[in-house]
Amino acid sequence: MTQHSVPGEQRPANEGRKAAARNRAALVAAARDVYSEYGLDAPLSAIARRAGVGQGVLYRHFPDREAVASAVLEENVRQIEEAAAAEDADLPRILGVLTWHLTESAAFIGLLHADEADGPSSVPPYAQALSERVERALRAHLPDGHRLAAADDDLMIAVAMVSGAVTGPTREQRERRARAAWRLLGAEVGPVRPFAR
Amino acid sequence: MTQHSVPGEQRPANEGRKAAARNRAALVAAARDVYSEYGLDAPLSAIARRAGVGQGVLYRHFPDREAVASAVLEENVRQIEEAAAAEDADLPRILGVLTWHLTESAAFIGLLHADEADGPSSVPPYAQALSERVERALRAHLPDGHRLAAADDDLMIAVAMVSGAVTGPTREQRERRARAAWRLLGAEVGPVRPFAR
Amino acid sequence: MTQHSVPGEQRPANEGRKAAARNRAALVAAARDVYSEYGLDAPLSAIARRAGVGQGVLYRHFPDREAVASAVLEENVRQIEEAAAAEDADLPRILGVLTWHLTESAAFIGLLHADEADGPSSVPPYAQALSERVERALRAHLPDGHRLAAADDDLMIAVAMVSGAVTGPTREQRERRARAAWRLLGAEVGPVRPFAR
Amino acid sequence: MTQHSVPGEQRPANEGRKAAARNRAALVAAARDVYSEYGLDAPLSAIARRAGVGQGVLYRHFPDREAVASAVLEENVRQIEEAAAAEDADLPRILGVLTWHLTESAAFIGLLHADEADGPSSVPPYAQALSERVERALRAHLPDGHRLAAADDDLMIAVAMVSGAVTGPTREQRERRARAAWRLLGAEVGPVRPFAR
DNA sequence: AATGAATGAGCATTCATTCAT
DNA sequence: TATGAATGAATGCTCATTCAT
Repeated sequence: MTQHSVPGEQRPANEGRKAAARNRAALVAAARDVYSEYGLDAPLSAIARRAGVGQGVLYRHFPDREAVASAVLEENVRQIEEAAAAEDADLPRILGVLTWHLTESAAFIGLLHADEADGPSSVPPYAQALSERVERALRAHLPDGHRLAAADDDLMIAVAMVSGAVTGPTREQRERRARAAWRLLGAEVGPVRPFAR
Repeated sequence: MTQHSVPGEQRPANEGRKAAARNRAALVAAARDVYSEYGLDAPLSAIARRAGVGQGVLYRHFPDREAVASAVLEENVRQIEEAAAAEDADLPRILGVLTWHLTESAAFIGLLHADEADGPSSVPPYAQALSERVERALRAHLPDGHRLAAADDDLMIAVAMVSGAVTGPTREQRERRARAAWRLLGAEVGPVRPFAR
Repeated sequence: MTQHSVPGEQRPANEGRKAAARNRAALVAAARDVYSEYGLDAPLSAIARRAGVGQGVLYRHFPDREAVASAVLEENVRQIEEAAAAEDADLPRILGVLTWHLTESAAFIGLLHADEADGPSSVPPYAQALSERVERALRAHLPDGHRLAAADDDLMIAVAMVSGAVTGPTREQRERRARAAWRLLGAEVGPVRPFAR
Repeated sequence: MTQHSVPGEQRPANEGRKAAARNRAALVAAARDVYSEYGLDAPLSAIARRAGVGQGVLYRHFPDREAVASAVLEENVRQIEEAAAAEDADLPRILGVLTWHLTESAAFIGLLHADEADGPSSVPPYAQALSERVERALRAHLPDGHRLAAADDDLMIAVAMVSGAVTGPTREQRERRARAAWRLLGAEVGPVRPFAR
């Protein structure tokens, strides 16, 4: 039994290959939105719909569910790396950017305690890699005697801890709780905001 | 065509009142197992199957998915309350029990950052109530000058933070990370174990 | 994102567990029909629809596509075995029954050159098993000096050959071609008809 | 927002008339490969990819799935015709070439019992035509008293029969079975190989 | 009170076909 | 003329929930 498409039917415009890059971006943006509304388990179809594209487009750009999440997180992680690479970078400033993304992006929170709730399905590899990039960015600016430099794991455990504290319906509340968390850890946090070069 | 009952058919005995309580307990135990194997999204049918009962029984006892999770958590929370009510209760000991449940039960972790990952679907009411019971149990033993007594929220934010740190495939690793988290918070933790009266 | 069903909606009658056996039979019958209309690749959903049941029912009774085909073929093969077990069984009579099923059931034809068209995906195991049952039934009545007893494979190669010849839009034509095929093989065929007890 | 062509973009050269023929040939070759790997239901996109061309090119050359198969078969049939037209042509030699194609090409096997498995969707017209060309080629060399000359249909029924017997994962096994089939039909077969002028 | 079959909506995924570039 | 992205229907499969027995 084959697939058909009724030839007479109207078919929405094919915007040609220029749309490709636009669509990819739209998908990532849509995914970000949808994730923050429905969580990381959101249906892929919802993402495609929100992006205003067919489902096939999503699959063309991202082979699987992880690739979508990965693309979304990639942007967050990159900002943190950029913050770390900035002229005036110091740990508080970078933590500010990190915290911004924690308060902003459900997906990014998920990255840090990477879906441990979903069964002992050891963290997916893409999350591992992204997480390591975050760690490198932070560690490069971690002063030697810093509280979070005591044990090897401490830094990323602290980040996970803060991400655990970031709950609540509004961004404001999430930021407040994140700040409280860093305070409890004795770490200074700069302004909580996205990194703009 | 008249439908008469086929005499040969096996029909499981109706074991009456007693069975009801036994079944409920079996379901809760099964849910705990299944949650820790498959995460909180495990199919309800898997829980019923593991409990050795029909799906209808699950629905008789629990109106919905949340009620099942809630029942599982209820037991965890009760142990913490019991630990707090014990003769020799003090904060470290209670934190030890709390931490035990954090390392043991995926559902319980979920309780604290109550599915925040699943969208800002403001914490479900049952989680709210359970969370407050945990808070009361801890606060009753929180010395006045304690680090975590500074701001009102600090106590439960700290708990959320620790729960955020509890990741990893083995219970041992989860416990190690939980201990590291409490250490970073400057809080003393007693032996990590379930409460046995 | 969860599954819902709008509670107010009408829901078709649940006919209870008596329907189970009826449904299984309906599915097998529907599968037989659908296979002969659309071939072995027919959508499972078409089979469920034709049987008048939900798709879930199909999956309850048959774990996968092969199980459905296997169930359909099972009946054909059983008839052949019964024909072989009959009082007055002899090779021509059994070949008659075999031929009946070849002319009747697209699925059964598929069994013999088991989807070889679908890539060198060596015959699925269920087909193997069923095919062997056919072989045993025939061989039990194969006289020693018979043309098809020369080499070991000859018998089943002959069956495959006949199945290759069975083409055409009407059963009559298929039967005519099958008879011609057996004639070319020098094998005698009894009346072409289903086996009735 | 005006859309101008991005200068940096690579744009595959339009190679004009010559490329067209080359592409068509590449597509047919690719289709042959892909068919033998995945069967006749292989995705058209796989064929285009294997041929190293865009999907549009495939559609330019072949209006539909059948046209592709038909083109592949066309080559097989032509070889048989050429074998029949050869100086030293005789039935065994031609059957050898025919058998070669039967053992080599899933598509070609499909031709003879032309997708009968896919429902009594009476053989597609293109298959009909190709099949008749095969018949003519054979019949031209069928001696008058030959076994397969008895009834009008016998010749092509025999071919269908052999094609039914051609199963198995390796070409060697398929050839062995084909030879056994011809032997059972009492027909002599020459060397099984492609026709090279 | 328990069983477990049935329902059917929902989501993932594939692929034929069109069409802007 | 070629490319390859986009479309979206079709299909497989899963599971929450209901309900006859």
